[in-house]
Amino acid sequence: MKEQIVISKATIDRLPLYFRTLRLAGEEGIDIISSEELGKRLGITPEQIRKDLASFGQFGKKGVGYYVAELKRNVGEILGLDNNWNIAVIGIGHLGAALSNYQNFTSLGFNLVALFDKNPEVIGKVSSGVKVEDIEDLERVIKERNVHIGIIAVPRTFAQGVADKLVAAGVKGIWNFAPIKIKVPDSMHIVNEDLSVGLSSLSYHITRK
Amino acid sequence: MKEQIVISKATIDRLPLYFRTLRLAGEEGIDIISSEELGKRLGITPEQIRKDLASFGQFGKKGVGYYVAELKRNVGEILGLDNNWNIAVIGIGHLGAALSNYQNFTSLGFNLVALFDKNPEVIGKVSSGVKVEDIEDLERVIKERNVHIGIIAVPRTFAQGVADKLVAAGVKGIWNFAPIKIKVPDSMHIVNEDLSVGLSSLSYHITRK
DNA sequence: TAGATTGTTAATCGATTAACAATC
DNA sequence: TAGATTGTTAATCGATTAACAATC
Repeated sequence: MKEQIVISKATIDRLPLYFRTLRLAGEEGIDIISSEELGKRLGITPEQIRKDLASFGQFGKKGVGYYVAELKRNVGEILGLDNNWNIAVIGIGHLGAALSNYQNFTSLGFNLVALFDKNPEVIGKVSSGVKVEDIEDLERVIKERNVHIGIIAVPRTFAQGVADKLVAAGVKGIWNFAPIKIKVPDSMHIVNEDLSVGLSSLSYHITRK
Repeated sequence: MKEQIVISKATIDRLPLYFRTLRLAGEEGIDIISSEELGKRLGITPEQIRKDLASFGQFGKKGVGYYVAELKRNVGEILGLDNNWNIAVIGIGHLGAALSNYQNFTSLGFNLVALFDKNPEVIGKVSSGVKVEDIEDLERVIKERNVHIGIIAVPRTFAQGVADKLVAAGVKGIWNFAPIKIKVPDSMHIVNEDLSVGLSSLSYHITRK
């Protein structure tokens, strides 16, 4: 019986932080880094970092540390960033426009290939070098441009409808910014980014000071 | 010896979801809701919801359920949303502009009272009814307008400097969108909103399909 | 009363921390 | 070799799930 290794969500959510810190360290000219130093930069214990990394393989050298360039490449591959996923943003309001301009996505290897809106005044405009398409053409354009990830930035009431279209068009994953629980088939991956959670939890903590 | 009850971070992060769902249920005209129904709407088990709520008090009626309006008010108070915190956004680029326009914050009871940027072309412009101030005046304006929460939306390299100024000006909490670990005194509350984590973890999952 | 549903305790599950052998 | 640091196992801690008495 083959052992099924399940990686915890917490571990996966830390990998992007490791990736970014490794990139910064590389830019600083650092060749080798210890879990101690990585931990110091991230506010994470060295034990935690070693455990996280060890669940994917042996990337370090005992008594030495981790080779920055090599570990960065490995973590990038684990995250699948080398797949250069094609992404599309649906809903080019303030948030959608901000997301389509977000430099960090490009620097992580994601390609913005399509934008959609239903407002005629927005359709046809260019943002981040990509022309805004009519949301009516979503399915066709998504297929033509081989979009892997759809980013939902429409108002709450339209989010489920957009998600359904994205699923029908065959995207592999959805990143949802609308404050609503979206229903998708079990096979579809969806990440909910609920901005009001962070602000509310901050409110909770400062209330108790 | 007084028992010190610590509420888990996971519980606190679910409270805003309860709050929103209760508000929506109220708008639908629902007066009483069970943990079963709440759970169905949120994709959370009823047991989890009852446990979360019970850690703050007895809000329900056995055999009946929860009164929507009452529970919503209670959860809002727990989160401190009734404090009507004053918020300010620093860095009015695409993301900062989107955040200052985000309707959900207003509807949660937060007041946008100040915007800051260092670009002379942006200073003086009005966004969401608030004039953009010179970041040089940050400390003075923050104090004058009694800003409780500072939202950092500047590029990574400037984020620590802005955070230091916010701390000096006496804000109670910081909501940070810059992709960097910011150092603040232990007494300061900070929530890091790292947008690339969500997208990267989506990449991880679709890579393994 | 009978049925429904909460609040709470106990059991389980999962994640983090501690410790240390392996080894560069 | 001696010192440093990883990878891994064991111990602890914390969060979720299950079960059920209390009670509306």
